[in-house]
Amino acid sequence: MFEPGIKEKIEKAQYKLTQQRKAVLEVMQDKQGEHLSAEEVLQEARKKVPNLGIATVYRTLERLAAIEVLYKTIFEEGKYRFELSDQAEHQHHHIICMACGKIYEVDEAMLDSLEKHLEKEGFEIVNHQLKIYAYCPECKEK
Amino acid sequence: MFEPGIKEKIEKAQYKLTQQRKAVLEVMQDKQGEHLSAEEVLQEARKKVPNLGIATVYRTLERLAAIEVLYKTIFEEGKYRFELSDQAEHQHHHIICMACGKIYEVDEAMLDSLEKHLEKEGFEIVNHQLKIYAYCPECKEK
DNA sequence: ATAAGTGCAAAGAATTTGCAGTTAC
DNA sequence: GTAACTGCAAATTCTTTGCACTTAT
Repeated sequence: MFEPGIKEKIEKAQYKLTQQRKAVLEVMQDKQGEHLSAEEVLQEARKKVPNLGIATVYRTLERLAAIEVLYKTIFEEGKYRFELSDQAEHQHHHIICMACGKIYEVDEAMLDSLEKHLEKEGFEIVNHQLKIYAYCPECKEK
Repeated sequence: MFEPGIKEKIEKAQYKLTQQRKAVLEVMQDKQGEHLSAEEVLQEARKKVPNLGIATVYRTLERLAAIEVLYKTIFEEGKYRFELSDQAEHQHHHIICMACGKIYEVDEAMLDSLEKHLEKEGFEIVNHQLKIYAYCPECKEK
């Protein structure tokens, strides 16, 4: 029913597997590879649980991201988006088409000669932005 | 008064150089290298124009970003931040400390052996995220 | 002179929270 | 049985907009 690892993470975290959470998880699995906003998840999940509330969706997504079942991120449009995180160590490199908004995943190994590679594949790179989450030298000491 | 290029960009765009815009620009120059939210700009700029309104700050930041005097971005905290963009071709690589939230700039040339370099400098990298803005092959054709 | 810009307050959009009722374990 | 979860509506936070007044050119 759920992909390997998911049920274990939920049990370990002692989350109750409610109808609502099942619906959200199923949506995230069905839409694997897509980056969904809370509103988009709500629309899909309501097909299974019609009177599902948006607050529940937000709470569920937040909780699932906390145990790394989902990955939460934000793009320049200004709202949070979620995707199923298939591997714990999944690094997130996104290519956002400036025309259609489609989001492509970039493989970690490609990072080095990335732009050349992508241009060979037909992308026209306009800009890129790297965000590194780390502890800075001062904070690391403490 | 203003850094080279700024006044030219404003004249070219035919923006009026009002007291409010001057104040915002001065703040951005004084805080060069920092990433300021609209609210933070307001607080600083009110030292010069006490009854400055937040709407004017938003409008000013938006307009200055449109002509690339400022660079607008968003971090995981979920609100927009602005910085003075010193070069047109400035690529933005940010290191965000997970403890103190301080934002460091990463030099473009460092991208390749980036992590090793940073770890040598004392950062502890937790995760990183690359966002590439581009036209995808399908959209490029049109 | 006049088109553009401003401040205020109201409206919008995304997200969070309080609370009484419901459900998984 | 009970602690956790839910839906609803109200509250928050960030940002945008309408409008009458003001200002830079």
